[in-house]
Amino acid sequence: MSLAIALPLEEERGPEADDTPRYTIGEVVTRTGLTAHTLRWYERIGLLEPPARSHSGQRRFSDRDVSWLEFLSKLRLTAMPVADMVRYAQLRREGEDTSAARKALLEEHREVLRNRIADLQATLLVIDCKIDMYAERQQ
Amino acid sequence: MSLAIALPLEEERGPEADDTPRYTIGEVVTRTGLTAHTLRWYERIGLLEPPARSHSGQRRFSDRDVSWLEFLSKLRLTAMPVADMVRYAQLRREGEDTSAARKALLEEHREVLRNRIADLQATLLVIDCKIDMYAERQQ
DNA sequence: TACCGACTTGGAGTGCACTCAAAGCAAGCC
DNA sequence: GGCTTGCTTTGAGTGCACTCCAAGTCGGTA
Repeated sequence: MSLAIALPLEEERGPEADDTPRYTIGEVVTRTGLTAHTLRWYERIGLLEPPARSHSGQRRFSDRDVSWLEFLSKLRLTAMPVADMVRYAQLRREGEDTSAARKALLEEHREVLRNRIADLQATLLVIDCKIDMYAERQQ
Repeated sequence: MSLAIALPLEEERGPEADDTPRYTIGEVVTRTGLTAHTLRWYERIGLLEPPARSHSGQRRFSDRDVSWLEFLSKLRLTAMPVADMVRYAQLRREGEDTSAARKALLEEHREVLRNRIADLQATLLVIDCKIDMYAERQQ
């Protein structure tokens, strides 16, 4: 609300945090690899704050929106459930007070991720071994 | 059909390849972590050869069945599509001639897996970085 | 002025991988 | 015999994450 709160938020966002409405949905599609459908759907479920609109009602996304979407895409790549991402987005909207909760959420996901990497690597070994078996049998 | 074909198959299967019908569906549930529903469904879609039956018509799975299911579970853990696993299972049923195709299928999946591990590790770095950011801000 | 392509909406549809319901059978135990 | 537990079947239902549809508006170019 006050400048005292607004300032740290500004810092948090970093250099990519420009709020100027710039990009059409089509440009964001190109930049993020998400579809226009998915962008609207993300907005509807609260994963994305409703972006600015042009005078004719078309969405105009900012750099801040785009970098948030890029972060979301990375999380999706790790199969984080959309519901968890919504939770994170909600906390983010609620401001500075929730940063401990957000940190906890990320730490939890980091654990999940580390375990999954370990699982994948273990399975990779099994597959390597099967492939070797087939290779030996061939000659 | 002939012994000349049966022998290499026997070798391929290794020590875990006992075909004796042993385990009820409940026991296989405990051993594999899959549900009974899922086991029946796997059978229906051709992922699992129809197992032996008791005199009263109940399924009796062999060690061979169980180790195949354990392998399938590992593949599922890596999010291999069920359709691909069905393809692999089909090739396996068709016998020795398909081992090159099976090898190719596994090699393809290995590539997918390697890429995914790399993606996850990259995202892990991003998350680490975010967590550090929250940590610094807290004190 | 005509046209094209990009954009808008809400609600319905899709594909995947299960997951469950309902109704019934069989075995083991008191 | 009665009860419980575990199994059987087919077909329908679920949850997730999109994905598409229809019908319309808007901006820019020829």
